Amino acid sequence: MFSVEQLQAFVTTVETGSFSAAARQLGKAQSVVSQHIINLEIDCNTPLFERTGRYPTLTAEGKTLLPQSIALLQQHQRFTNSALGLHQPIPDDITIALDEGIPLKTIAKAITNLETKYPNLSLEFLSASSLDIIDMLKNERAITGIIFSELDIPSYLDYECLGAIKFDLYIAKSHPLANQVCKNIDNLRLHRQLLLRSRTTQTSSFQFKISPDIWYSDNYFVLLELAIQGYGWCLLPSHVAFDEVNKGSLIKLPIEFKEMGWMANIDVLQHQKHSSLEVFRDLRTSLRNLL
Amino acid sequence: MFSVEQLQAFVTTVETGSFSAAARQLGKAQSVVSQHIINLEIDCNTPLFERTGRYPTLTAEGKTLLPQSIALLQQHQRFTNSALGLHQPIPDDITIALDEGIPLKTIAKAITNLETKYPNLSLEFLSASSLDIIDMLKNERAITGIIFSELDIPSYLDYECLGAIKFDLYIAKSHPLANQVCKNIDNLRLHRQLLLRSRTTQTSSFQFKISPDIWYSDNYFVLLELAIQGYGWCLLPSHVAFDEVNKGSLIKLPIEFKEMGWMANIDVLQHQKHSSLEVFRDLRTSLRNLL
DNA sequence: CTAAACATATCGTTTTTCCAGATACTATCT
DNA sequence: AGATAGTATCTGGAAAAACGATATGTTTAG
Repeated sequence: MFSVEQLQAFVTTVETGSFSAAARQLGKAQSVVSQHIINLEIDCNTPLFERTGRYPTLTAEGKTLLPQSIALLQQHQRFTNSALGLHQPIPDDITIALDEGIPLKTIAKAITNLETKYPNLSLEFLSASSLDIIDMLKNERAITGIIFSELDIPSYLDYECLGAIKFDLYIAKSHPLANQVCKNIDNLRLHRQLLLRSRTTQTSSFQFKISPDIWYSDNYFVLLELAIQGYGWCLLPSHVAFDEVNKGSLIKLPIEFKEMGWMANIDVLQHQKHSSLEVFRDLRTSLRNLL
Repeated sequence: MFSVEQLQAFVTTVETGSFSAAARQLGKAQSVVSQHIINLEIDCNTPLFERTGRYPTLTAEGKTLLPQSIALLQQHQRFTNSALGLHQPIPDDITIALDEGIPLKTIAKAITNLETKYPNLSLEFLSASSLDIIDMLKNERAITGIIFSELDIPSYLDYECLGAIKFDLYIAKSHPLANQVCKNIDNLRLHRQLLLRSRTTQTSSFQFKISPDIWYSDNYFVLLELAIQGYGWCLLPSHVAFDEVNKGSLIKLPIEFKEMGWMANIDVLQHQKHSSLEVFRDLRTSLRNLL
């Protein structure tokens, strides 16, 4: 029966590159890590590392078992976090961090459902980029985050999908593209694109670069303003553009290549410590019912 | 740091109802289980059981942590099975067990892709009910199973969804229902339904009882025959009814209440021991591409 | 080519943990 | 009240974990 410590030694060794480094990181003696790996190899009845060179390298079997080990350790961490959360006091003020592209109005509706059950609850809303939100959850500046699905979410955060919202192409009325129906994506390449990019220069997975000529901003409303002033075309959540379309300063570009029906998934994020608290389960349920 | 043994003691206690019974099942002394639970409670900083009565009962905290523990143990089992599978020889004959309602023709097509990569592979196909298939996977009579998604699959089996197939209503031409368009489900209630039920009397989750008058069979082709002879209406996979519809002995009943667009998901099942073998990964990929 | 720097495996010793059995105590049923 | 089944605690002995020291191997740089 292999133990959690063995798996930890295994995974840390892969991460750090050597038994010694793993031992340093885990705060144990080098011989301990060495023994753990050897025992794990005995249990699995197969070598996990190739020990020819100076640094151990994974064998094929090791590569197969690595993801399993990581999954097991993550589950372990999850258990620890749940146990930690058991005696957390029920919060009476909750901070929700929202990605800037997410419609606050819709979210706010979900809250009214909560009010009847938790009358003393006080709420705070923060707007930020997805990466900043993950940071806020880490250092507990916020307790719940709502973001567009990003690929790498830290393992101590639980997430669930709430649904999807639609993105459309918007453009100023005066823009040359506004008078034609866009038959294919190549039309778009001929004009400047306005694109979202967070402060850390990491573009979101669903923000495609289409045109070779791109201006960036880290904020949807800046993009909106640039589009209004005719600096280019832009992919925006419909609720962001709604008012300006009504005013007539912006128009939605009809597209014929519908295979890119730009939809973005929205996730709700929560530290595992807080995931099982009833307030948050209720909050997530209301959110899911809305979208 | 809590150990796998502690969690095993915890979960087994919940399953068996007492520390003593858990100890018997795990083949340990009673004091060992008792200590494991106590240590786990110390680690989690909360009591997991109420010890007033004769038998321990879960506290609220225990109820929260139970599913986490089960998940961790299942992941542990999964790891063990993967490790076991590492030195399994690459099989040169593969037995695939199919649910009777699943189109063999389609499945067979997937195999031709494999033949080029594994020319020496010999295949065997068995037809059985979903429950029997799970049994065959357990005692290794079959190595891969393809069934309609059932709710409870044993934890040592890996499963993935391949897709869905459509079910339609079929009926003999001479049957009174055949001359009318079915406006709502109540029409169906007035006539006998022919329904699939496995030998163990457990109906599948997607086999709805609609009519109060039902005849059962454990085999789609018996149902088909009964329907042909006019004994009632029947929900069948379209490929089962196809030939008889062409011959004119059976007709597809048009329905207007489309909200029950009877679709059944199809899963491929595999013992975790074999999941990571390349042949099976390839097999599953081909299957998924077909549906 | 050699020495320095860094890694790993193994050994002996100490410390800790684990396990089983004995025992005392408690709840439940008859 | 007694029989039965269950739990917590204590014990000694066995097992295992951790550590530090050491021998040995690999890589890099002079």
